[in-house]
Amino acid sequence: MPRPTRYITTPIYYVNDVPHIGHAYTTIACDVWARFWRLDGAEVFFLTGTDEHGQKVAKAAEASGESPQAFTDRVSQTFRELARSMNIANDDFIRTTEPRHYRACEELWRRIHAAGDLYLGEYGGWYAVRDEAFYRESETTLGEDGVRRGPTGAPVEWVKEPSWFFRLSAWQERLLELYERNPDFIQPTSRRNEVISFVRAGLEDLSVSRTSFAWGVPVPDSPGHVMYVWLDALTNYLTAAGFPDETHPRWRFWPADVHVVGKDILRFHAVYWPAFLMSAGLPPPKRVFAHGWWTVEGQKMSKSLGNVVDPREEIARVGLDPFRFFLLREIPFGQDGDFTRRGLLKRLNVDLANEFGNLAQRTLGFVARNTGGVLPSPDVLSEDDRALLDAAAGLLPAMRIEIERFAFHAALEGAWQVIRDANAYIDREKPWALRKEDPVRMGTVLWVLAETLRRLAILLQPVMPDTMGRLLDQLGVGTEARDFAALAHPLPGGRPLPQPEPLFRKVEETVGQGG
RNA sequence: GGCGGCGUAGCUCAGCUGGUCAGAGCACGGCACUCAUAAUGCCGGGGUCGGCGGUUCAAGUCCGCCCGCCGCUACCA
Repeated sequence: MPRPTRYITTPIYYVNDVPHIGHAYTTIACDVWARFWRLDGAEVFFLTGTDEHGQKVAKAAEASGESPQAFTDRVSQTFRELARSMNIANDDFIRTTEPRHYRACEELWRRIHAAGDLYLGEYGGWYAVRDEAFYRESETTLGEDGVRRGPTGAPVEWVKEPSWFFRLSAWQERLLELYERNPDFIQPTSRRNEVISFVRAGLEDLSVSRTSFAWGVPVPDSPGHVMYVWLDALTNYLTAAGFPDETHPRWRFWPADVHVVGKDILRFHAVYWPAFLMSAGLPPPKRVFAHGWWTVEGQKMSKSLGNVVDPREEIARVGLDPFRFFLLREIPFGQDGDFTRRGLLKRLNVDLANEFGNLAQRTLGFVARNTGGVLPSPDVLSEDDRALLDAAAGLLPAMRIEIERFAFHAALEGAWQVIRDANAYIDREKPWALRKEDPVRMGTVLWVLAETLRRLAILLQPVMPDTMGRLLDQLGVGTEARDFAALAHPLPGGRPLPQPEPLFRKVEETVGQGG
């Protein structure tokens, strides 16, 4: 049986942004999804990268006295390092300034052009010279003096430039059909409804080139034009799959299984992108999932409030795995959530250190001190034993469903149900009392606990790769026996186990701790 | 304004096609235990399921109205 292929993407991050918790969130979620299916035997292609074109980038480069290329080289590296610091197991890192991306954009353009969906026109907008920015008509006001002004009070004038347009208006019905035939194309459902109502309201053609700046992919056979934002940026997903080389080893991953995006860029992925692709005769992605935003301590995250959460600081404070766990456990992936230091510490201290870490410690510590460090073999299993083992065994099928729908919080809640079961089990079975009364029974209880820990550790590797690796080390599980297929083979008894060490270190809440 | 959604225990929320659906976690209180990172386990608390009015043998669960929130309503990634 051939291994199934799965392709997942993060958005490419705009190099003009400073890395914050939102980037971390998206990337970590994709990483967990990718790792999960890899462990389950799939061949996964996981892509992330940076978006490096546009006027803003050109200006930022100028402001820092660098060439655009040098500037983007530098900032792109920051995102690469962030991914590394979060233990992200991406298979590729795409940059929109790479030659392979230029080739892909040019070819996609040509195909859309050949399909008759591109035409040359004029793009106009209210431009404020003082602000160097375009405004929507709704953002401007016509003063009593007859002067139209932008939101900053700067006078605006109607400016036109030649531009290529994509005939988006022609795709309205076919997009609605796509949504109709693929109910899961846009998730969560609430977002799907928003997109559908947006499309139903009518689509305007889309300006897809600019002549006012040059930092972009040149439009083929149209001197002076560079491709504008989305046609350039979205195409990265195709580029990394080898497009337009359909003999490329990665081309079999297309269409992508899922593009994971923030809710702010959902429309571009769920409307423009499938239209571009269908126009070019390419299959659209199977799914677009829009996740929510984090507020911080109840407030919107913003530079002006100075409350932007730098993931690197949080990781330094609590450790990487607890940080990854918190982001996915705290709120359903499609919803907004509030990031609080208190909540983070609580998840670390209670869920991880007390409930899980301590379960491992009391089990393995007991083995170390009472059985000469050798994991006992099980004797006859009682009903109580079986109940716990069955609960742990039920986790894999349940988690497959939850992870596939990005319900990380539910997947983790399920695992914690088993952890709580195990804590109740050990209290009920009292191996410390069995030590003298019934050593054989004690051995069985310890084995059942160790086997439960093994299952938990294997299944939680995607969320906490390092820590679960350490737990598996402590259980004497070799690196070759850590994928989901290994769940079918119970832990052999009679093995010496290494000296156990605590999995998580608690961090005490300090009074008046700010950001 | 238009379209969509939400309002269930102090907090965060589950409750699909109407009849053990009045629940979970946290917080709080009591008890037990002491193998363990003073960790864990057990028990408990009664909230008019936003308001009013309908449909029905039966409504958080359907319909109407009202009140209060929120999201989307295109060229910034």
